[in-house]
Amino acid sequence: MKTRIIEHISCVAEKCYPCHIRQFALFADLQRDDFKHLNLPIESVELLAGESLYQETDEPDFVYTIRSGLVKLVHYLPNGSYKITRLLYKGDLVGIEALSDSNYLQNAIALQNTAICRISVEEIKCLNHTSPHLYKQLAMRWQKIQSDAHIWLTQFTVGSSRKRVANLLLYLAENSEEESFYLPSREDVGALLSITAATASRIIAEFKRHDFLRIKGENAVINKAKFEQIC
Amino acid sequence: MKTRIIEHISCVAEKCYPCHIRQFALFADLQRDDFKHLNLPIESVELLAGESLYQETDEPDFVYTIRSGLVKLVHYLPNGSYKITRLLYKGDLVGIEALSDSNYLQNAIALQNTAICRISVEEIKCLNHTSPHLYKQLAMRWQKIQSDAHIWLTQFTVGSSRKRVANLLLYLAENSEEESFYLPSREDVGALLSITAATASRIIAEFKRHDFLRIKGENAVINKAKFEQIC
DNA sequence: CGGATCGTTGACAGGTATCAATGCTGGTGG
DNA sequence: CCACCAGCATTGATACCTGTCAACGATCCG
Repeated sequence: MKTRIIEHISCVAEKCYPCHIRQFALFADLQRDDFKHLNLPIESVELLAGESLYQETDEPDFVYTIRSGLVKLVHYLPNGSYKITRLLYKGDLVGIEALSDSNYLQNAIALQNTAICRISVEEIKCLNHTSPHLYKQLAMRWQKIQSDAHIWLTQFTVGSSRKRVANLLLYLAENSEEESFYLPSREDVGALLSITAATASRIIAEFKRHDFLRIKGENAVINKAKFEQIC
Repeated sequence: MKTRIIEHISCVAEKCYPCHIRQFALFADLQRDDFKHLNLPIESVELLAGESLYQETDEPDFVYTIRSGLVKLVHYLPNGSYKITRLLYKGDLVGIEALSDSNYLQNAIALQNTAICRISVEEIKCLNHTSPHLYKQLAMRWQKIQSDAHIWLTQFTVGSSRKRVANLLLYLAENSEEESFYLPSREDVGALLSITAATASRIIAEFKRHDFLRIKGENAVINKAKFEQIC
């Protein structure tokens, strides 16, 4: 992990409390006073596209809140290929299993340049003792994981490759704040949907030819109506 | 939901505290005193194989702890087929999303005759205020859901049908307390693995012919070594 | 015994993986 | 500035796998 610590947010009350994404983040419900209980610094990390945030084998000492960017959770398979089991967006909490004394279940890798806050697991555990406000947010995070898993299992593993790709594109479009969204590499699309990169490429190319989809560099725009029809 | 209330466990301290599966269950960490805070009755429910515990559309007012038996979580697809997104065993908590004010994500259906404790969501929320012991158990449940989802996505959606069936049989064997385990119908195997019942049947029949697998009624025994080799 | 339900199996068509060749693009160094 | 290269996307040919549809068999139950 080439973690570059950009900034030590040691005076947390000053940095976290007014943070513009705090409303989406783990500390959303904390009051100003709660921040006084924070002892360990929260550290700001920036990853370039392709860089790893943590690996399965790392000590599970931190959880991470995404401030901006996009992260994939990757599981490597015995045959050398890999499966992407989740995508994490702004406000999402990465590595939450570390709070249950579990090892990380997957490898976390940035898909785009990504800004992240690194929070010590010890710190969260302490906060949980002194302040009840965290529990609600944590429960919401767990709930989100369950509901994401539900989407993955019901949208991305069922039906023909064509339908799965269509479902994925709709998901990506709906999770983007802008009209256009980041379109993963064909290999990553394959790893998301349990199909091969060649099949993913064929299907996406077909969508382009039909003009259901327009690609500019790494970004894409879709005709949502057409895709809802396909699904 | 043909819920037959077998027994109202209103004197909870008498029934839950000495329960032989409490160590696996939601109230594992509660002390004798904590039970005094319980107001609403906990109700015992028994389902026959095939009966529904709840549907997606039911009001999410209860969570359920499985005392014995086996439950599937089912998501119905637009084309009339369905997908099984989790299996729940003794000690598992069903419908946990109700605690986050979410609707039930799936339909819960008994695969075998199943004994269940029905617990009011209101009750849990009250307990969470008065006693801190529940949080740890709840966090463990959420963690289990995440780890189950991880298994589903990495073992049951990847690779050839043959490998997926092998992975599923190993999973079923490892989650059984006995040598033999409940083998779902071919249609359910298909719904677990996103394959058709015909394909599931072919593969299971082949395993039988090779004597990797022996079936007696609804139960099966496998040669684990052979299956680990296949996976 | 008859009927319903589920499992098994065959034939075939269609979808997807595999392997490989070609095209495209962005970055690097001369 | 351009040529080259590396990495990725696209596409074709082919074989294999899986879905589909249907027939038949086994089992259970009334």
